[in-house]
Amino acid sequence: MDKRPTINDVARLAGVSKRTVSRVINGATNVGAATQEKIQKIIDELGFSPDKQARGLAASRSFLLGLIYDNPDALFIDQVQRGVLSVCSEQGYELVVHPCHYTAPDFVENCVKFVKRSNIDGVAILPPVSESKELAQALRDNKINYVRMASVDLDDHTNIVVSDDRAALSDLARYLVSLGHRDIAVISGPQKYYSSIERLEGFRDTLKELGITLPENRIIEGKNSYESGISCARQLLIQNNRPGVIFANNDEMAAGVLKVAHEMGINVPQELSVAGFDDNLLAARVIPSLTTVQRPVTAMASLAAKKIIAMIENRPNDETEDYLVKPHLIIRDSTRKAEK
Amino acid sequence: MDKRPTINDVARLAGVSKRTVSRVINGATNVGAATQEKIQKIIDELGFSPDKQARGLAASRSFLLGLIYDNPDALFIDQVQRGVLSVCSEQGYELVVHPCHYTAPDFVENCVKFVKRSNIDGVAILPPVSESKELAQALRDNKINYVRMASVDLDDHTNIVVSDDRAALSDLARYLVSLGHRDIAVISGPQKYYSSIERLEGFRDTLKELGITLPENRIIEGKNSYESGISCARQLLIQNNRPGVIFANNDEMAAGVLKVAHEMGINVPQELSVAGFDDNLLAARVIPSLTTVQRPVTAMASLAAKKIIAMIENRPNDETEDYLVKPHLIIRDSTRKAEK
DNA sequence: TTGTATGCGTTATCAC
DNA sequence: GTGATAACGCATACAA
Repeated sequence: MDKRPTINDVARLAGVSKRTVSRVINGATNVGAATQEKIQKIIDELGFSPDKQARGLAASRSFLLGLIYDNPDALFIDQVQRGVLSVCSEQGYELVVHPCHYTAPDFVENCVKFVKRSNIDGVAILPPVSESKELAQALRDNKINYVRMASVDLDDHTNIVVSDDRAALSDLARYLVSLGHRDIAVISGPQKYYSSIERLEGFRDTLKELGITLPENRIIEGKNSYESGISCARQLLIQNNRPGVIFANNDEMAAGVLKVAHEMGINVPQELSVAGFDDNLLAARVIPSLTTVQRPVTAMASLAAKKIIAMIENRPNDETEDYLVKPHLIIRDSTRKAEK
Repeated sequence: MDKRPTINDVARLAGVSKRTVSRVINGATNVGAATQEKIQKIIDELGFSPDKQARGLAASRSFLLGLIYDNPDALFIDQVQRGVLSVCSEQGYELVVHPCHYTAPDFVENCVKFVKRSNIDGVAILPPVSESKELAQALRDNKINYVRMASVDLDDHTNIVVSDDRAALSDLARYLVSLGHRDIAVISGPQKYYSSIERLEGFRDTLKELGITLPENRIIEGKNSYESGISCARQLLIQNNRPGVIFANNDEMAAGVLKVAHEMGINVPQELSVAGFDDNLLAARVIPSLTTVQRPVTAMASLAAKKIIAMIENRPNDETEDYLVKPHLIIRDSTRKAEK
């Protein structure tokens, strides 16, 4: 690498002390307008930018943000990364990624070490890892700035961005009922996740409001994987009086439902409506394309980034009040009016 | 953050100078075995690890690796990230991501700045950005360590990992012909990409070896997107004598072909075989599941990481000779013996 | 409004 | 084989 200009070069050329240059760099208020301008000009000419390492060493900051996740949905991860970067890069931060294993025994320690070894200034945590109470506690204990992205309001609002899955599922329920459907089944997500519970309850409660009860045998707990979607769908569709609609907790499982329906010669959506969640890459591509729910991922991610940076620079929590985003229904070809 | 132990703490407790501790940390050879052991013990007890910022400032290194990409395939990106991390994290490096816009006028400068502003030690570049001659040149000019991941051997072998798409496509061609197919069509990728050219040529040349020529009207240039796959498929399938096989340059476009075939009532694979490339998330999920080509992404990524780290630590290029990986054919349900 | 001096935690240059 | 000591580039008490 070529030698970059340092703050000393700027100071020398400007005929001031580096302390003053430092003030300009950090947007100080108490610098004479003339001096200010002179220094800025030289900074521009030299193309000077402060060295992050040195800066960090002196101010004990790294200008690094971390992203912690253990999520099978690559599309979601990618969108979040871009969303976070869109705000953090223009603020001078970089993004360091850290996939982890939620189930590993040392996962909490692993994440804390990740932050410490690089002096990461703050982390964003994706679901489902974001649901870990232990991780959040460990981060607090270590005074590490963090923001969780989740489906439930399980932390202080400065530390979380919540996707209102419950409301979205309520919308979906209303939509399906409006199509005339009464016999509805669900392939839920693992009930150890809050997100799965939220979605199931949002769906079930709204149905109940509309006078429809979801019998227990119409609810099967899946594992959010394609394979799991397949086996759950088999259980639901092998019955004599099969349901008219299946809602699956995510698009992966919904794709599994489509697969099974195809195998069994059940026509979707004529004979069976199917809905998913995520608006995965799959959703628009499968045949028939999936009715699903889309989270405003980019909005969530940039909001999370803003919150983290606000914490780091402990600014007045301006927009920090903002924490709730609402997913919206996307209607495609896999749902249709009930027959008869 | 809590105060972490420093090298001074270790030195004091061990009753040696920090210079000696530094030697131990960096695996120096010229330290007495007893001293060595004593210091190591204290390091372990304290849970000491050297501060990356300070270390970087002194040694002008950051222990940061960069990942540069502009790729619509999130799954590929995710796999690469995990592959790179699997080797770099255990060597004490972190991964900083940098999505960019290949087509933006300042994209080269943008990438160089990215590296410089954080003193990134080296970067891995994903396709198709990796094909940029200008970027590679700029990195060399700035003495930045880099490794490209590509489908063509377009750089020194220390600076590239090549996926032998040509060979893989040759395999695919042989396979299709072995099924009895003679009337074959291609939706190629944009011919401005080497990867697209390699795949098309690998496919076409092998067909020619087998005595089959691919007429020009059986080749349509797509844009690698789902929508583009749809419009190209329409052009190919609307003809009276439609082909028996369509190979699409990637799975996205192949999914588009499936969509069109479905719309037109053409049965896949009974009436039309379809093959893609990537082994995308889609490939196994669509109906029928896609015959495709899988790149050994994790292997490519970790090899790339090893090469970069070797360059950074300018070690003898042990495994640096290694640069070629071969994708392999995955046969699923979208291809079948030709009817006649 | 501006400058001086010191420290951040590590590596590197010498000398011993 | 080991140890003072000076960088590295910047931020920040503390003065002026």
